[in-house]
Amino acid sequence: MELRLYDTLSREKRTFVPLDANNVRMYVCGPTVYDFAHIGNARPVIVFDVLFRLLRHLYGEAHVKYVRNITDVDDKINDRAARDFPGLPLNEAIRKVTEQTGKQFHADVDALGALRPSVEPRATEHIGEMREIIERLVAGGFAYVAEDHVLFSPQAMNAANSTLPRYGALSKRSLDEMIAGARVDVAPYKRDATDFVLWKPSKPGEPSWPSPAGIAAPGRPGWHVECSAMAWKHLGEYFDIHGGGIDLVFPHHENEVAQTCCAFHQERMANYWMHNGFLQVEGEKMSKSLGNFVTIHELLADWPGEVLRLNMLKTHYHSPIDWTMKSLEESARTLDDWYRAAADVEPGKPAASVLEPLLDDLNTPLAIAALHGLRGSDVNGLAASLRLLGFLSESAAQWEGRKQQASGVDAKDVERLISERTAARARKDFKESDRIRDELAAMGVTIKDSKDGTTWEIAR
RNA sequence: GGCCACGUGGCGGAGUGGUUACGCGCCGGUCUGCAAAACCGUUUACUCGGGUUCGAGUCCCGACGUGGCCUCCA
Repeated sequence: MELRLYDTLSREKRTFVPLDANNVRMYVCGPTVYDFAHIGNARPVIVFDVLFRLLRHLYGEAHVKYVRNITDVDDKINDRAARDFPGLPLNEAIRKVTEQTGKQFHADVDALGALRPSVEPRATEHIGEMREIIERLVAGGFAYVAEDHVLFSPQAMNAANSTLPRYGALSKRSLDEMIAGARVDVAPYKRDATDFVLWKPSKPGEPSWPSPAGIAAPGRPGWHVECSAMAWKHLGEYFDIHGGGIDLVFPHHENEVAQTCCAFHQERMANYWMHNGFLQVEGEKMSKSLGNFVTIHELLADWPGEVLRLNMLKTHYHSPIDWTMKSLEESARTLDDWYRAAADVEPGKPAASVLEPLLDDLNTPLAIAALHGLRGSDVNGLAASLRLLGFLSESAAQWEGRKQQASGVDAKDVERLISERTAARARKDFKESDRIRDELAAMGVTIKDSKDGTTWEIAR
């Protein structure tokens, strides 16, 4: 069985061959910790968690290294800190914001059934690596100092006439197009409009570190170099898979490639570039101004994390997804059924019918179709396959109990009403038994009569 | 304006040249005092217009629609 992955750089599905099968390496861009993560942020977390699990299944748990960074130095964090903790010194306020938000992020993604990555590096703990990359780039003639900034020059990279990749290869843009399409005013200290920042001076009170490249004033890193540095530290100069949202292809990933390849004289940074598609909410772009900004935290108040997870995986990771209530309800019903059927059975082996679509560029919708097939034929295989995909973390009773708890229904009341109804039915007082059934329905309780008696559950 | 994706039945959503996707819903059946739940069965599609081909949802061209990105940062 071989794994095939779609690679954004070559624009084709290719057989995955690890550089070292004993150490399969994947990097995914993680959150900037300044606010609650929204449901769009959950998509890469879930998609690459499935890939992580699949790689562990194929190569062994000890042989896969997954790195997802936490960006904890950023203007948005500074703004947030100043707003939320106006009485505190900025650096202290920033620490509060990043600690609080990072903690919340972990709570959210744990609930989504995502395994913790092997390493979760923080940008602020890798300033030394960033400085080193910047020094190398300046020494190599790929970057220059201007007004206490360090800027990377894509023009210099493309003029280097070596084995380096062409700047723009990943996002399929030429430098000419970028210049023509630029809508933003170009800072005066840039030599070319396409140059981007590696290091910039900090404003008074902002987080700052000693600057590289002989700059006297303290400064802080640009965003792109953070990921190059963290990937380098934990995965090396060249590794297997780099993932993230499709919005990151340009400029973020294009710039990462440029920095890493020029700093280490590599032809490539990662062998496979994977990007998940965007997410809309109820047919509209998610934005704070439209008022449809949905956080993972809010959704988790109404739905188990696994429902969000299933709902996300119903669509192929590369396609756009429209996040709707209706779809969530459907996902919840499906999981209810799977929990009843498979949560308490002895897991067998993950079914080939599920693995094969996953191996074909993570075709989770087709894998889910196969799960429906197993539901009727092989519940042990269903149980194992669902676990492989990160489901069934609870027992059937816990799953049902969670619904009861959320509904606020007292099981004792329900049991009492059911026995009253059973008595009414026994004396053929159907008017009374139907009244009780209606009363239970109004409480959100569904009655299930069978030859062995009456059971009940919370309706979705 | 430039570059790049996507457009399948009531809904979600696979499928890249010739066979049933699958799930939800609807409808029908079994069961039931009647229902519900459960189980069984049925139904509907490929944005539009050209082209290639014996044959296209699947390849090519164009149009329309939706979305992403366009460099100090999601």
